Formats: sequence, structure tokens, C-alpha cells
Amino acid sequence: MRELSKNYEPKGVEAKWYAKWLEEKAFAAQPDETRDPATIVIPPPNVTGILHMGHALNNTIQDVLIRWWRMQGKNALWVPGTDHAGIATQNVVERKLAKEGKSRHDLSRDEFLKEVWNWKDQYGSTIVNQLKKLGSSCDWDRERFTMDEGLSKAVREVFCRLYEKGLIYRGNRIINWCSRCTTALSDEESEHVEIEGALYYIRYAVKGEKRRVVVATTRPETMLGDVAVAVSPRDKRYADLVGKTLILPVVNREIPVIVDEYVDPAFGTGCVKITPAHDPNDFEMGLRHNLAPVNVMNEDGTMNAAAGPYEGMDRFECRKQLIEDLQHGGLVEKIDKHMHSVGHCYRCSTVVEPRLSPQWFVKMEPLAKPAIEAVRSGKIKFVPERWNKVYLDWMENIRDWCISRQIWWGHRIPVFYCDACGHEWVSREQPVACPACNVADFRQDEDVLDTWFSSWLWPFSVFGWPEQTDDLKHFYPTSTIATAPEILFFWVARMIMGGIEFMGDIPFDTVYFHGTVRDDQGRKMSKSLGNSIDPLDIIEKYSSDALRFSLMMLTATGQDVYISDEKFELGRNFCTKIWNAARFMQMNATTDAPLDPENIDFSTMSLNPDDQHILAKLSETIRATEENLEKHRFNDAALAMYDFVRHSFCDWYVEYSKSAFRGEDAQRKLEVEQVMNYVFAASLRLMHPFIPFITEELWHGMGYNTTHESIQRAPWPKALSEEDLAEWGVEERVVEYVEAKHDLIRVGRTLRSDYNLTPKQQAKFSIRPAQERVAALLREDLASVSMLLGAESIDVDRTFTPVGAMPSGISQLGTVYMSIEGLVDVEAELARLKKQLETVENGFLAIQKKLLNENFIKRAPADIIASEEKKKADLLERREKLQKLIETLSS
RNA sequence: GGGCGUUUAGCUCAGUUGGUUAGAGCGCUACCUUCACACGGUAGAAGUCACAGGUUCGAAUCCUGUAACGCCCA
Repeated sequence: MRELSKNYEPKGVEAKWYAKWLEEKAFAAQPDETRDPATIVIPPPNVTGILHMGHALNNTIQDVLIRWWRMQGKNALWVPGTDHAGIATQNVVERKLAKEGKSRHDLSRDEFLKEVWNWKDQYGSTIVNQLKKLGSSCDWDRERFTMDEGLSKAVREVFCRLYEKGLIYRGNRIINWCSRCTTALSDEESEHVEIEGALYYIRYAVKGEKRRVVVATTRPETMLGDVAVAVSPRDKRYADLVGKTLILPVVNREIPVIVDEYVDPAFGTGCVKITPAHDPNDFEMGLRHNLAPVNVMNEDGTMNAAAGPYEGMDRFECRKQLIEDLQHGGLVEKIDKHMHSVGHCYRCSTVVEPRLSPQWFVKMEPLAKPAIEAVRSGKIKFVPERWNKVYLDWMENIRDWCISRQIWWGHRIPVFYCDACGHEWVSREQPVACPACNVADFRQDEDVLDTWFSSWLWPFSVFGWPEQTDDLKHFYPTSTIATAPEILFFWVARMIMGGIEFMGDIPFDTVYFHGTVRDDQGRKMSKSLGNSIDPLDIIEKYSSDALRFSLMMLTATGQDVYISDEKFELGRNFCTKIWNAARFMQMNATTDAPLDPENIDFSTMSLNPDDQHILAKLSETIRATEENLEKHRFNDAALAMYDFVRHSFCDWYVEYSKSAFRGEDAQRKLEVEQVMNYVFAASLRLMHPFIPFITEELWHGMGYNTTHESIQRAPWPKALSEEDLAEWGVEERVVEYVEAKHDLIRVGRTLRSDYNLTPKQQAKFSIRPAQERVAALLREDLASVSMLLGAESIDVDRTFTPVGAMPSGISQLGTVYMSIEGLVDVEAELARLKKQLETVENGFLAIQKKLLNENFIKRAPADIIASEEKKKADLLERREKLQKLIETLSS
């Protein structure tokens, strides 16, 4: 045992232990058929990412679970890794090139990819290093990257299987197009934002008539691509218009008026312009009516030749100019303000353009079916459960997944086209010649796959799939996924489908959805708002343990977490408290000999009431912690240990121990020391998953590392049953007595405080115990009671009657009287007692009313009635005592 | 438009199958630098459980409706 410094200095300690753990490969796990596996795969952060509070929360949760399982003796494995984040990473590298005045098109595709890999090698480990600062106990030798050769192989395998099964197809569809990233996006990657736009009412001429038809649109620039105007078949206003021809302004194209059920006569004017190349509903309608789409935009969001005079203009510039021109021609009836929800690119926030283009899709319905069943049957459990409904709604209305991206960084689509014979085929390996005509004149598809097309394979691709590895057999299915609900559709739902389709089994049995980390005003943390709190700053200022513990205390199941800088003081202060409790124990140690806190036998000792109490409380706390962790109630688990260590242990047991340490009984000192070390060592183990660094430091600092060198591999503390505790001599009635004794001490302290006694002023106390049994226990226990009360003397007397005005209070064990001659303010004491009487009176009346209610007596369960009866008796007793005290004082 | 969540002390939140005199942390007030700890101790003040109905012997808790805020989907 070495001496602990006065203040806990976490910085060096945390760095020291993490380095040691890495060096010893303390987090490594190998397949082992003799043990139960417990696996977590990390939600791979973007390789471009830097750690934010969301990551800190997400990874602390995983680390708590993994460390807990590891201590329980499970074969716990946490697989780390990063995601290649196609669009985001390409954007980063393109921005870097832009600073050098270059675009990616100045480079060849291969040269550009080389640039990206260079970037990844240089900066890609940033977030990984940050996760290490958090204390994450990942098996780092297993770190994976979604562009690794092995994972790329899995991606190709999956693409080919689905293609061969007919579940992947290419189609000319309306997709979400980001004109800044110049790529297609999936529906999930287009984020809808409510914005104020305008509804433009534009007049179209009827051919050969003076009449004008007014259509309303939010995107007037697309009218250049109109191929029809549609009305509802039930709309009498326009019945005579059907079949007529309209002249499209500006480009003067002739377009028909058609009828279609889809049209909502109540929206706008009831006349809808049909632009099949730029709207998904219009596209469907175009198909129904055999109308050829007219595309008016280029990939970069500028207008193309079909836009006539507007060619080359940006789409929003065109909108402005076009409206101006139409207004000049008197063709704009009105412009109304209009709130609507508009898709934005989730990577760059550019307004998404619905665009007709040939893309690759996965047919989702067949994959969704068993995945729906897995959740509905309860095979996969969502925590909190309410996400089931969100998942099921989405899955039951699932739409095909657009997986092709027009960027360079990513898994290239393994489809090949023969220029000689036109054959198209998929291949797991790079082909040498066309399998149809054997000519080597072929091209690979230019597109890459959606990044999530590799993420959905993560729970098995990290174990070497499609090879049937030992890792895969042992560690799959994984146990729990911890994630934010934002990626329920992106990732969780798709992993479930992927796992069932390719592994034939669910990828995990539990999904824990934690909340979003927000600032103390409830706003999402974002760079642009400048309200982010950097977890690394918090670690720097308060320590990683403080960050972790505070987050866990604050995260109620599935609720958003509101944080501010000061909230992390909670964790820091707690760590300091633990540290000082350890120092206290060291200072009072009677021996320097190392002790093995895992093997102390209390059955030969005669335990004092306080010993019994703390041992019973410890078991209760362990049990509560386990139950809460099992239910993923991390805040309740954290609170249970916090409450135990801070209050039960530090406030009561440590304070009690002082009376023993200052006494003369050497045997007693030794016993107290053993109890303390047993309890403290168990507490360290209990807290280790939450605050790994300080617990490891103290495990060694206190010399507990006798049987288990590192606390990480020390066994999870065992909650003892009442029978087990009884073998040590822990009796339930004694434990209850100590609870009541605490109440008595509180009552006595309140008396002191009410009469403004300073801690140094000693007072004489008299206690009139309720029963003889209590009197006996109290007499045995006077040393500690006396110390905790700061009493000059304590008189335990069943027949005690106060002389004159003596302040008093009623506790569960009996009435406490305090004697301080000359200081008693009779009026103040009376007021105080009357106030207490009023509280008791109210409680009594409420229960009385309940018990007099016939219905209650008839219908309430017997045990409830019994407990109410007992409460009534207690209150009655208190009432009588208070009344008597008031009477004595008043006379 | 559909769905979900939230509303409890000044602030942030617990409160699990309905049964307490409704809890915690922070903040606040008073006293205390006592030989583990002022990143501390002791004591205290502070709540119409959003609102309106209903069910029940009994509602913060269950049901219906209303309002405000937030999120997701279209």
C-alpha cells in the first residue's frame, strides 16, 4: 500500500492505466466454447469524425455493459472500427483539393482515391484515439474499417447474391439528387425541413381560346419541363377543359389537359402541372398517361438546353428570373407565402432535387418480412419499447433502397458491361473477359454503393464473413447494440434485415436507444450554434471518469440528455469523495499487510449493528445495480452506487468507524477495518464499469490487487441473500435498528441546529426509548451515538420525564431530549412542536379517513390495510407524545 | 396531415404492477475551516404533480379531452 496524495490527480492516472491496459491487451477476447460470449459491435463512427457528446454517451454505455459482462466472467468482446463515410469523406478531401485550387476532376479516379487513402492514413485515427481517452475497452486488435479488403469482399458477396436473387435491379426512377455532391441519395438521406416558401399561381393559355388556366406550384422553374396539366375527374369547374391543349409559357410547348385521381381539387387551383422528370408523383402519372418526361436540369443544379433562354442558369436564379419574366407578361396571378417541408442533403444541407435518373435499387419487401417478425415476436427487443412501433410502421411501408452513388470514394458496384456483345454481369472477383463472348473489352459500372450498404453487414463482416470463421461462430449473434434513434432506419433496421438474410439469424437481441445530447436549453448541439461541449475539454477539465459518471447519472432511459459544463462537477466531486474515503482508511489502517478483500470471513467476528447494516446495504446496492443494468436503467444504477458510497458508506459507516478507531479496543479496530475494506473493495468493483480509472488506481493504491492484479478481471461483487448474511451474524432486526438509529441522530442534530449550537458545543441528551429492547441496543451503542450527536453525555432512561422546558424530538426509537440550560426559548420550542404536530395531524387524518371508509376496508388488499393500520398507530403515538410535550412546555 | 415523446421544487430530472406525509442532484438559506474530503459536513426552506373531466375504496401513476414544447414520418 502506498500513500495516496491529498487530491486526486486524474490526468496522469488515466493516461497511465489506459497505456497499461493496452500493453497487457486487457480488452482482448478469443473464441472460447467454455464461456458465454457477450458481444457488442461499435456503431462505427465516421472516419472523418471527431468525438462529440453523442459519441461520449454512446460509447460510455457500451463500455459500462462490456466491463460489467467481463467482470461477470462472460467472454466479453467489443469490436471497434470506423466507417468510410463515402460522401462526407469525399467532401473533406475535395475541400482540401479546393484549397490547392484543384477539383477531383483534375485528377484521375485512381489518383483521387490515393489522395483519400492518404488522408485516411493521416487523420483517420483521430476519433479512435479519442475513444481511447474515454476509456473504451475495445479489443483494438480487431479494429475494422468498412473499406478494408475483408469487409469489401463481404460487400461484393452481398451485392452479387442479391443481384442473382433478383433483389437488386437498375431502374430509371425519380431519386433524391444533391446537386452539390452530384450524387443520388436514399430517401433516408434526404432530411425534410419545414421552411417558408411560396406558392406561385401561373397562367397557362388555352390553345385557340382567350381563356387562361391557373396552376399553382412551389417550384416554378420545373414548369419548363411540364408535359401536361391534370385535374381531378370529379372537379366540375374544369370538366370542359379536359382534352384541350394548353400553351406552356416561355417555351411555348403544347401540352394536354388530363384527368387523374391523384389530383387534390382542394390544393391550389385544382389544376396541377405535370413534370415527370422532376417529381415522383408526376413521374407515376406520366407513366399512367404515357407522357415522355422532359428533364430541364443538369447534374449540378443548373438549367439545361431544354430550359431554353434559362440554359446555364442556377435553378434558384432561374426561378427568380422566370417569375420576373412571367410577371412582365402578366402571367402571374398571385404569389402566396407557403410553409412546406423540403428535402435537404444530410451531408451538406443543399436542397435536394427530385431527379429522374438511372440508379441501382434493392427490393426491400422480401427482406423486410422476416425482420418485421423478429421484432414483433420479441426475438429482438427494443429499449425503450416504443421504438417498436416506429420500426414496424417504417418496415411495413418500406420502399426500395437506392444504393448507387455518383461519387468515387466507396465500394464500386461489381457490375460489368461488355462493349463487344452488350452482356451485363456481376462478379465477386475482377473479371478477365466477358463470360458471354470471352472478349476482354468490358467496363465496370462507374458508381459506388451507399455507405450504409457496408454498414448493414457490420455485425458479421467484422468477423470475417463470408468465411465461416471461428470468431463468427462464437461471437455472432451479438448481444446489444447501443445507438441513437436517428439511425433506426439507416442502420438498425437494415442490420436486422441483413443479419437474417445473410447469416440466417438476427444480428443482436437487444437494441438500446439512448437520447440525444442537448445543451441546457434543450437545443441540439451543433457547430453553427456554437453550443457544443467538447468531451475532450471536459476530460481535460474534470477527467474521463467524471465525464462518464455524470453522463450516466443524467441519462434516463431513452430520454434526451441536457448538459452544461457545470453538470460534470457531479462526477468530479464524486470521484474526489471516493478518493478521500480511501485516504481516510489508509490513515486509520492498523496494519500494512496486504489484505485480500475478496476473501474475508465475518462469521468468526461479532459484528456491531453498524457493521451489519453496511453489509446488508451493500448487498442491497449490488442487487439494485444489477437489476437496473439489466433493464438498461443506467441512471438508476449510477444513483444506487452513488447513494450507497456517499451516504451509507461515507456519511454513516465512516463516521461510525471514527468512534471505533478513537477507542481502545484493538480487536474492534481490526474488525471495523476489515468491514470497511470489504465494503470499499466491493464498491470499487461495483463502480468500475462506470469509472474505470479511479477504481483501478485505488484497487492498486489500497493494495487490493492480491488475487486479481487488475480490477477489470476481478469478479463482479456478489449480492448476498439474507440467509448468507445471517451466517455472518447479520440480523434483519439489527439492520432496521440502525436505520432507526440514524433517524434518532437526525432528530438530535435537528435539535442542535434549531438551538444554534456550534459543532464544538456539547450538549447533554436524554433518550426515552420506546421499548426495553431498544434501550438495551442503545446502551451498547452509546459511544457512536454520542459521537455522532456531539453529546457531552447521553442518558438512556425508559422513565425519563423532562424537568422544565427541554427541547425534544420524536424518533422511531424514542423521544430525544436536549438539555441546554438557560438557552431554551420556550416560545420557539412551542412553535416548532406545533408545526410538527400539524404535519403529524394531517397525516393522521388522511389515514383515519381512509380507514373509516367502508369501501376501503372491504376492497383493499389485506396487506395494504395492515400497513395503513400500522402507520395510523405510529402517527397516533407521535401525536400523543407531541401533545404531551406541548402541554408540559405550556404549563 | 399521421405518429411518438415531454409537461412533477428556482433549474435538470427520477417516481417501474395505482396504496409515502411526492424524491434526487444542482442552486438557495443558516451554521461550521472538526484530525478523509469546502470538489466538504450538518440542518433547513421550497411542489395546486400543465389544465379539465372520468374510472377507482384510493390517481403524479389508468382512461378521455385540451394546451404548450420537442422529435419522427408524409
